[in-house]
Amino acid sequence: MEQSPTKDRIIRTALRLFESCGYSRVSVDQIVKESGTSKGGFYHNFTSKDELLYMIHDFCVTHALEKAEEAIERHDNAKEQLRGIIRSFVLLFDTYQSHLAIFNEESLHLSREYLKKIEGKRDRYKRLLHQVIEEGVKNGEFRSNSNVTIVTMAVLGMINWIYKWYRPDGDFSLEEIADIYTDFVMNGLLPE
Amino acid sequence: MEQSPTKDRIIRTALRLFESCGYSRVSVDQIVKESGTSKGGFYHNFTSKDELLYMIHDFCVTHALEKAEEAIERHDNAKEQLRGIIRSFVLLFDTYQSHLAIFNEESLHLSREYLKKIEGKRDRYKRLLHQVIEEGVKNGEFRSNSNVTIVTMAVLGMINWIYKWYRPDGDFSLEEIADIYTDFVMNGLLPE
DNA sequence: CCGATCAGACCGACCGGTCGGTACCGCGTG
DNA sequence: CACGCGGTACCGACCGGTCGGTCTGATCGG
Repeated sequence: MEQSPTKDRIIRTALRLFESCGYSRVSVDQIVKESGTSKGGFYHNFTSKDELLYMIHDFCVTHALEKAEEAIERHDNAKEQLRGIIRSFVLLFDTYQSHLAIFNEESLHLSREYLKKIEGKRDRYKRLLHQVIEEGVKNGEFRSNSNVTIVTMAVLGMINWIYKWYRPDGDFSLEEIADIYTDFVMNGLLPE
Repeated sequence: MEQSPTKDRIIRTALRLFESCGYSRVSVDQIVKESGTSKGGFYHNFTSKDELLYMIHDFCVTHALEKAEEAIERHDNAKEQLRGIIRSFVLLFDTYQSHLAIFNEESLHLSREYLKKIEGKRDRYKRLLHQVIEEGVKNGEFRSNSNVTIVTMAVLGMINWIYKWYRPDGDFSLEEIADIYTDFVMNGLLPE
């Protein structure tokens, strides 16, 4: 991520503004003013406001993908792989909560070409999770009557949703949330 | 919902447009043109574009709340109450998928006063679900080491997320999804 | 004829993006 | 060292167009 300091400042400012007001409510003028640069400075570093949005999207989905692939490689059974994916995804909110909030709320504003790239990576992530769960069901690690497709979406949903309610200064750390989520996904609510 | 036909047409058109382009990318002119009315007609029925957005939000959260309260009243044990809440929430996507998509993506664009009303109802919904799970843990229907707060958010997340991927003409009906979700929430992935 | 409903021209604010210009830095040359 | 030169980073006035909202009337049922 070794970028010019101005570019970095613009991105950080934009993250904050987009997260609290929404992409389309924040003008380039506002980003420029609050990041201490100028229109010229902005368009020197980005070809358009859209490209800035794309870069924010790309940061976090790329990172998430890498972490998930790592988790799969590091373990050789579905249970541990799934635990690793959940854990790495949840921990992503430590550094990327703003990114993820924007990722989940502003994807409609990406232009077609940008959207295609992002969706490609998101689908790869989805497929990864699907494969792990599927493998677990096949080899008996997971219950055989689990519906892989829907459970995959359920897990994705419960984690993606975290950006809506997690606060770094709240009652639960991301480590704790990851543990509780894993336990919930594995065991459900009913007692033995 | 007994409204003037014009108002109804405007809302239906707006739902479609907001869902596919995002609130702030759709102009009043566009809504007006596609719903076959005029600026005058629009501003006769709504005080502002914001109010239209608020009404869309209010429709679905009010409905969801009613259904959840019904489910709780109809059953006397936490397990059935939870099943009822999940089921009624999932089935909401049948008539309110557009509403829910907008509800989840465009809440940042609500003005402060509208936002407060909506958040009040959303919090009530959250508290309802929390109470049911809490009760189940207390009376032994659910595992005692379930973390109620986080599990509540997990369940909310996995259901709210449905608007991102559910398609009425897809492989799964909402009834099936509700059943799979309930089973997943109750039993998790691991076999006995 | 009165109020409800709607038509559409119009307004002023705002917004993304452009463009001509400036400041500065490293480098080769005399 | 002085000087000029090319290139990079940045500045900010400005432009064309869009948007939410207003206003003056027209239409019509009762």
